[in-house]
Order: sequence, then structure tokens, then C-alpha cells
Amino acid sequence: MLLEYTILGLLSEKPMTGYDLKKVMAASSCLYWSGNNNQIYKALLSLVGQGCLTSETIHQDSAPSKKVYAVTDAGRQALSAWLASVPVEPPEFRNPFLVQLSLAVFAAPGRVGAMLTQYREELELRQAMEHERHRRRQGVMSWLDRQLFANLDRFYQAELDWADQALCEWQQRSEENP
Amino acid sequence: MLLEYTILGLLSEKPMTGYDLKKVMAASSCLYWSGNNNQIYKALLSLVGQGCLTSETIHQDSAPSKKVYAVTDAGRQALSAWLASVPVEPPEFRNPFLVQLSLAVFAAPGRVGAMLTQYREELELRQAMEHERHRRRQGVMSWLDRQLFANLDRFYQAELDWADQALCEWQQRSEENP
DNA sequence: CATGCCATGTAAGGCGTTACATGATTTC
DNA sequence: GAAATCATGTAACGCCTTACATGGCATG
Repeated sequence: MLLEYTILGLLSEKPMTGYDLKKVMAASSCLYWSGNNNQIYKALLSLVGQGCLTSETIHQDSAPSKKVYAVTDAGRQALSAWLASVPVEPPEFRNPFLVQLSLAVFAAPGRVGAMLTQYREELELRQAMEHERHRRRQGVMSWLDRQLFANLDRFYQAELDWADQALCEWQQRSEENP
Repeated sequence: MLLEYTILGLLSEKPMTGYDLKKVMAASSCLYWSGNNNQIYKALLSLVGQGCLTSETIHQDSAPSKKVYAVTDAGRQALSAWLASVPVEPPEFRNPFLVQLSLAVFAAPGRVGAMLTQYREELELRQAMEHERHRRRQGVMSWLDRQLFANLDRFYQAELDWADQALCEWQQRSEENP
């Protein structure tokens, strides 16, 4: 559902092919789908069937033919009707590391410190990658882009702060109960 | 995979039935599976097949028979081998609200303010629920429990702070470009 | 000569969810 | 008398992922 409306939204800005959509999704940090063919091409077909999109086939000489999709009035209406009706959804925060950590505390306490350190490093790496992406686009960031970046950055920062404190408390605990 | 090892971990603390596991998962905030029958009973069967669990059927007079599962030595070994070998996994943060917001900025800018406010309220509610759970268990919280709570709380707080700032910046922007 | 990009699509399967089915006992 | 708890399991389905298939063109 969300994916279909997302496609509708992306195509509202400018008509695109399925291949373009795939790249946009892969490049975005908030569009969390993998951007795989199966979903995108099926969704496009479905949206055309619902009258929300039109498709125009363009033949190219030095590349395979492509289908450019554009949003219809019905599509624009469907999108805004949906936006007006859906309740805001809560974020879902799935952290397999927390599960791993819980298991380790009982089954391999010796590894807890190393795991926390590794987690920290992983987070720092990802945060740095996001910062790099941000740096490169400086100047061409819209209000929305800035908010999306800020959201992700706060998330990473919160996790990093947590990891620091958890590691600190773990070391204290290890000294007390050796 | 993770689910199976999680079950192994939970049963390491004490033998339980599938029904018990379901309740433990539903009660946990870091065990993000819905705790549905289909997965749990299948996983238990699979783990028995792998020799990681034994099951003992217990007949009860005033309730249906139940199967109590316990971890074998092979199971304990499999768990610690896995813990020693898996790399720490990064958190996956899927926030459908960010997608909704992105769409709204273009397709329904008039709703953006209300959406941010609603998101804030939703977050506050969930944070309050977590605090309540925390308050009730005060005193019986292990180091791990405290860390898991702290992690979730930092997450909510980061989102709340973000929402505040986004709302503030949105209102400023609205005044500048009316 | 290999790799990668452009571009569309299909196939197979894993993971996860809700809902269904059963049936006795306890609680309001 | 209705609803929840205990307890195990099945069925159907949706979502999402990887991998496969095709084939020309460009780049190193």
C-alpha cells in the first residue's frame, strides 16, 4: 500500500521509468524498500490498472525501449485522499543487536564488551557515510531533505550515546563482580 | 535464524512451552516478532529435529496437555557457537511516517503541521507506556533490562526532539513563504 | 575481454502476519 | 451467559528478497 502511494508521489514530481524509480529508492535513506524489480514493476502495472498512471513506451536506438510513467488526475486525487485519511504510523525500530546482546549476557558474557564495541563502530561507520552523503549535497538540500537527514542523524547519535553508556556500565559491573 | 536462537536463549534460562514463549515475546519490547503461533511452533519442531531441544509432554487435568521444551547440550553449544560467529547487525529503522511526510510536503503541504503534531503525540504516548512498564518493574530490573529500556527511551527521545525541531522549522518556513 | 549500465520482466522462496479450529476451565 | 486463559496447531495470504533471463552499448 505505502509503496504504491510512494511511487505515486515520486512520479508526481516528474514522470519516470521503473528503472529510475529503482535508483531513487536505492539512493534514499527513508525509502526502506530494497527497490527490487518484482515489487516496482508489479506496483506500476497495478497503478496503471487502477487508472492512477499512464505509461508511454519510448523506443531508443542505443538502449532498450523504456516505459515512462506519469500520474493521472485520478492518481493525484487518490494520493491526496489517502494522505488525508491515513493515521500517522509509529516508527518501527527493530534492532537485532539488542536480541544478540540479550542472548550473549547469559550464554557468552565474555563477549558482551566486544559486541558493544563492535556495535559502536558499525554505527559510527554508518553515521559517517550519511554525513558524507550530506556533505556532498550541501546547497541542494530542500527543507525535507534536511529533516530526513536530521532524523537519521539523531537516531544514530542516540544509539551511539546509548552504546557508550552501556559499555561504561558493563565495565563497571565487571569490576564489581569479577 | 535469529528467532530460533532467541528461543534457544529463552529456554536456556528455564524450560517452557510454546505458549509461554509466545507470552514472553509479546511482553518484550526488544523481541520484535509478533509472537505468532505459526513461527514459534514451527521453530520448536525444527529445533527438536536438529537435536537442540527435547520436549516432554505433560498431561494436566484442568487444562490441555502441554509440551515443555528444554535445551540440550548440543543446543547450548549451537547457541554459543552462533554468538561467537555472527557479526553484530546494524539496527534497521523503518519509519513509514517519514515517507508519509515526504509525500505530504508535495501533495498536501497544508497537512504537514498537523502530521508532525500527531506524530509527536503518538511518540509521547508510546514513551509514556514504556515509562509505566518501567515504573512497575522498578527493583526487579536486571542490568540487561535497564539497558534495553534505556535504548528504547533514547530512541523515543531522539524522535521527539526531532519532531519538535521539524515542527518549529516548518512554522518558520510557512511564515516566510506564505 | 570483462565489467557495468540501461531496461524490462519472471521465478522461487523466505519471513511474518492474521485468522481459523478445538475445547475445557475459570472469572466477571 | 460472555469473555478470557490455557494450549496446540493449521491455512491462507501478503510482503519482500534474491536470483535468473535477455541483450545491446559503453568503459576500462
